[in-house]
Amino acid sequence: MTVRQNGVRESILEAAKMAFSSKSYADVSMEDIAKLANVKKPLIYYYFPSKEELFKATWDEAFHKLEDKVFGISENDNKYVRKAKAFLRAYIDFLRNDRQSLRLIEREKTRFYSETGSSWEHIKTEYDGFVNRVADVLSTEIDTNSKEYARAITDIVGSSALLPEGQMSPDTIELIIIKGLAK
Amino acid sequence: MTVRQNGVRESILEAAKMAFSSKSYADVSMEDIAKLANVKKPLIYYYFPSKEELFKATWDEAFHKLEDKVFGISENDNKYVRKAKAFLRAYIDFLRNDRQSLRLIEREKTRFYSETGSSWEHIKTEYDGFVNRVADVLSTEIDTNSKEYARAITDIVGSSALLPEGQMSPDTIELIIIKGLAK
DNA sequence: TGACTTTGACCTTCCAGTCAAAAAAATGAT
DNA sequence: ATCATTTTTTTGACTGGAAGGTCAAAGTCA
Repeated sequence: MTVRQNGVRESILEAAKMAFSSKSYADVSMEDIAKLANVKKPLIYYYFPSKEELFKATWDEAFHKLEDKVFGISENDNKYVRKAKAFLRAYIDFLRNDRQSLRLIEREKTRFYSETGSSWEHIKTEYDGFVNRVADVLSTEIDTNSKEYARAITDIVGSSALLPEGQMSPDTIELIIIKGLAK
Repeated sequence: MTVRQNGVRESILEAAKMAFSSKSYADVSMEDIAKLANVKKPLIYYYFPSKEELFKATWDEAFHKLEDKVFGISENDNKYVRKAKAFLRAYIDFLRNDRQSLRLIEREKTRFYSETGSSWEHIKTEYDGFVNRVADVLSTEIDTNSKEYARAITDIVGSSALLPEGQMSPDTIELIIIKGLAK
């Protein structure tokens, strides 16, 4: 029965995302991922050349989804506070719907920053680019050093992803952040 | 030469703290720690029964320093905002002076929350206790669910510890947080 | 001499990654 | 359609290395 002509690759990515978002990179074994994906380990190597590359692919997917969501804010939202709020709402909305992705991003971003070797440059550049774009959005009317401010905001909101599910509601987070920006 | 009659145990703890604050638990090997402490690996096992116990000892030390600092706030500081501000200043002060400890705490707290087995209960209980005490401090005049609020605050401030040094100044963080509480 | 401290050599387990061979799909000739 | 052939997908069995942990012997100090 041709139930699915089935993206095996996709189900591996899905399993990897699940694994990497609940444990850290080193704590996840290829065996774990294989089990989650209902697949034998060597098959993973058929689709991805290494654990590192699988991780990057996983991270990339999660990250691009986040970017799309956050920068989907309409450009004619010009007032600073409104922009910031819209940005945060998008972020929080993402958190609400894809907590797994955000968790993965937040957990691992500090790791690859300490990673050396040009193979990680791409991912670092991408993350920096994200922060810079946030800075652009916020810099319209803000006086403070907007780059630092942008990082602060992404980190503040991002930190919520690390909380165990159910310990703090997205609403509470939203309340706190928005309050912080409303001045 | 008896240069130091030297707490070997202490220098191992010191090395462990350095290692665990720059890499995650699984990424740090006993060999790494041994090298940092200028000691051979088996000696570590003379002072600590296992990697896990060494980690816990390290974490405990970092954590207790943080607690001491944060709860050193004078009790007769009664007004909510002043209390909160004092609390945050203590936290930030700690961050400024012992970024390593805070980084370790922030990096690993999510890990041991997913750890099972009663051997981790102690450390979980301790961290929960910390959050509860923060809640107590804040609950004097605040209406919101103070437990959640406390966790939010510790997480918001804590997230700053994960930033690579020099990317965002403690002052910037302070500004943002205080602004968030000043309402 | 005897207690404490330190170490080299070794064991075991776990895990990323390989490989050759089996299983399934696709292709194509009759 | 049917079966042989080739290509793609999947797996069992294995390897090499890294890392946690052990232990008996060596060094140190009283």
